[in-house]
Amino acid sequence: MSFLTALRQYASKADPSSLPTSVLFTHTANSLTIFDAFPKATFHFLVLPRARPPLTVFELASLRTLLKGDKQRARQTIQALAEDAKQVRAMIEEEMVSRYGFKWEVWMGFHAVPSMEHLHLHVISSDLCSPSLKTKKHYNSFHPKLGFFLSLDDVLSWFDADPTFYSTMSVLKPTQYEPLLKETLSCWRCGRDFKNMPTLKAHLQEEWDKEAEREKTKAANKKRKHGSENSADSNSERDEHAPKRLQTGRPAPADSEEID
DNA sequence: GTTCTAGAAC
DNA sequence: GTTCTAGAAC
Repeated sequence: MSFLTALRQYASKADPSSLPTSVLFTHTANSLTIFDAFPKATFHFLVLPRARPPLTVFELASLRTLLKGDKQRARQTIQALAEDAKQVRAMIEEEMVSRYGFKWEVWMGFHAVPSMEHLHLHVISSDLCSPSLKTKKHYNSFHPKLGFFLSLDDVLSWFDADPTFYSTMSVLKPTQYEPLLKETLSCWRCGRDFKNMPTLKAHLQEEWDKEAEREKTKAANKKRKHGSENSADSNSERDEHAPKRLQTGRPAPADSEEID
């Protein structure tokens, strides 16, 4: 199966539960959520609107095609995606707490210029620490301040803005956004610039480690203040048992080939 | 989207 | 000499 149409195939399934468990995370009447095949952070999912009447695969091809069509239908489609994405985010946060002892930001948004067909909302943890995050393009496509990653809330706000603003933003012209992917690598947290990916990745890991330290200390202090000292050491590794399948290290594909 | 690899950067 | 990027092929 070609990567170009894989998402569309998933979204067109009458019964999403027939998809391999290595692909499908959850589904609702309106959406299905899949594991990103090449997660760019510890947690990374794609929420796809299902192609069900009156929605067609054509208008769901991308954010651009959806916004070009009927405005109210576009708004409802994205609002429905948002509802389901919030549920996914809640599950991620539960897993963050149970597995890491604290929770951190989860971003929800669209790439201004997608590389796969069929609208997909990224739900991704802000650590951006992952072996699959390899190139400048990968990193810049999720940088929350660069402009290529369009946050869900921003996109929803377009519907309530001046109609001319909505029209302008809806164009989503590739030539306007693609140059952003080539911009200098800079840390989204501290703004520091980096010459190459290996040094940026080492820095992102350090930033996340620092955040983990801060958050765990905060949690420990809160516990002390409230006088309950009985719980387990929050710094301990708790890796062993069955990483819940929600985690990025998802189960091996059940059948031979992974579908991209 | 990824993989592969030539040649740029160090 | 090694590391890293970026363009072609898929």
